[in-house]
Amino acid sequence: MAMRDQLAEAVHQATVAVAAREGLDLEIRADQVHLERPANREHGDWSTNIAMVSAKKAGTNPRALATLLVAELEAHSPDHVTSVEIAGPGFINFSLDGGWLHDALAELLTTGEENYARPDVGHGEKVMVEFISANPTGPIHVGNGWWGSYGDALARVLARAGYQVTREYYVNDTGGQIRTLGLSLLARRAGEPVPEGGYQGEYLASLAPLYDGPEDVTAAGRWAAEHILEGIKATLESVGIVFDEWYSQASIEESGAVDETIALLAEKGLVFEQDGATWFRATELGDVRDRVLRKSNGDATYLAGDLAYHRNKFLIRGFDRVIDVFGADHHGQVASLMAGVEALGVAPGQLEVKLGQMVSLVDGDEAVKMGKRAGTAIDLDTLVADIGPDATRILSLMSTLDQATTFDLASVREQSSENPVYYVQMASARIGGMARKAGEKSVKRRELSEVDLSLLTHDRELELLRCLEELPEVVADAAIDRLPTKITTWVRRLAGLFHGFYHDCPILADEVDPDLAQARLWLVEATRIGLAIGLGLLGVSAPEAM
RNA sequence: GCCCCUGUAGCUCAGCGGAUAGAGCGUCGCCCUCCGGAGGCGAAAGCGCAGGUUCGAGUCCUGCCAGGGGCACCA
Repeated sequence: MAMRDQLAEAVHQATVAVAAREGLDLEIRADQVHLERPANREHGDWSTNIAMVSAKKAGTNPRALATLLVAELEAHSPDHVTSVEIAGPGFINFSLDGGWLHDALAELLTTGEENYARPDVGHGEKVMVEFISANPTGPIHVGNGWWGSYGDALARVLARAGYQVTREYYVNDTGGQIRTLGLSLLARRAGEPVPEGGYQGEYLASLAPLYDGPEDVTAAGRWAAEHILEGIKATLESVGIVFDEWYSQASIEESGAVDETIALLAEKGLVFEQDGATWFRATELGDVRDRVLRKSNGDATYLAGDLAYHRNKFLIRGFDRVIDVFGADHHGQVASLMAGVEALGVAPGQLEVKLGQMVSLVDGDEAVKMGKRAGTAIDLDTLVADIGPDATRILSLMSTLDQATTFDLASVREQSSENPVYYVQMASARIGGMARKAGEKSVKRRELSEVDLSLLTHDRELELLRCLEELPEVVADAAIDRLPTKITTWVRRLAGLFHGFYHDCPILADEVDPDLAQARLWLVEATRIGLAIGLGLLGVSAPEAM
């Protein structure tokens, strides 16, 4: 059992015993016991605030309650606990001997890369993460890459945390924009100027001569969209983003699902006709205005298709939960989507919408404007060619989705050695280098059962162990909070601790005690596993050499 | 005007309601007969403002100020 759980159980037992003996109101479940690792080592290895949060209800004061609990805990403390003390306003601090960390190390090593840090917080819940879903009217830009990294890493984290995950890209391959795309393509093919409001991008110019279909704007548009989508797919694969499904909007419309969805809303009295259009009474469900579902020209609106699509996700395909990742520029559609989905009978909360704030780039002193509207968006392809896929992924996962970020291309490119990705990958490469060196020296790891891990007592070793021991909880927190960024933070911390260990704790040097070297070799292996898991969740490679 | 996000070190960003707020870059000092110095050690430097909730607030709530994004029969 994990140390945290052992301590939580012990604290729980202590509250039960004290409550019974003193007649205090102290009802609390073991999984409600809050335990944390104090930042300051003088406060012990673990700490609980239970006396402070329970004192008022129990009709006593924190320190008095803590005193009772500590007496109980001293009599019945888990293995490795060396002292239980009251500190500050009523914290109960546990100090442990190093054995708990050696146990944790053995646990990690026997569990292995495949199975370590797989906290089951999802309980097999079927969740879809829909992300990117950029219109196939042009190459995807850096913002898409940023939000895409988020969606992909979130999917990886959720999968590791016990969710059954599907990654989906919704392809907007229908409607007016496809006709516009077709119009632009045909104009390009005929050597005519692209009409106003059309797509001016160079990618269409190179695509146009390849089109040998009819002079039909829809046919031409679909053809172009398909080709552009292939490019998008290739770009995404280059940064390790792969989808389970590419779901076609046209297929939704052609299936009649849009009409069915509108009919369903109509049954609930939420649809009306006005000015030749069909409207959704979204204001009934908290939206700021009513919304058009079918335009007066007969086309379904994006919203109508999106509602049919979400009905399909929840009610047809049976996802328990859907997480949509959009750019902040799509904020305006969230309220009506939420209203519509609720009207279709999906419980609020089953649909989560994550909005990625804008990403801006600077190149040295020069600002690089983003956004399709400005027409100066940087293609993701261009960025990846510039700084590489690993740097792209880790940079995009260093800040949270909510934070509008700016980053300097020049600092990543020209001073590439200063790039954070190298700091982390250097740790991985050093481990690889050490393995090669060990091979040269014919040093082999002995069986774990024959190695004395308790020889690991150096501060550098213990700090590294503490970090590795936290990974399962970090994965759980990242999944629950939908914050893959927490993995990035952890990986960087692990890399930093490894560099310190590497600096101060030689293994293959001549004067090192062979038994200690063996224990250290296993600690290195554990670090390798931790890095592999962490970087794997981020979609960043863990190179054995650089 | 309304809605969403953000304001933490000179810059770019982390930070589970906990006890002395972290990292990278930049600045200033150290450490290479040592398994990869793309490293390590140290220094200076910070929570926009004002209230509130709480035993405890960078974190939660309200207001203000500032920045970004959104308010279509476009997607």
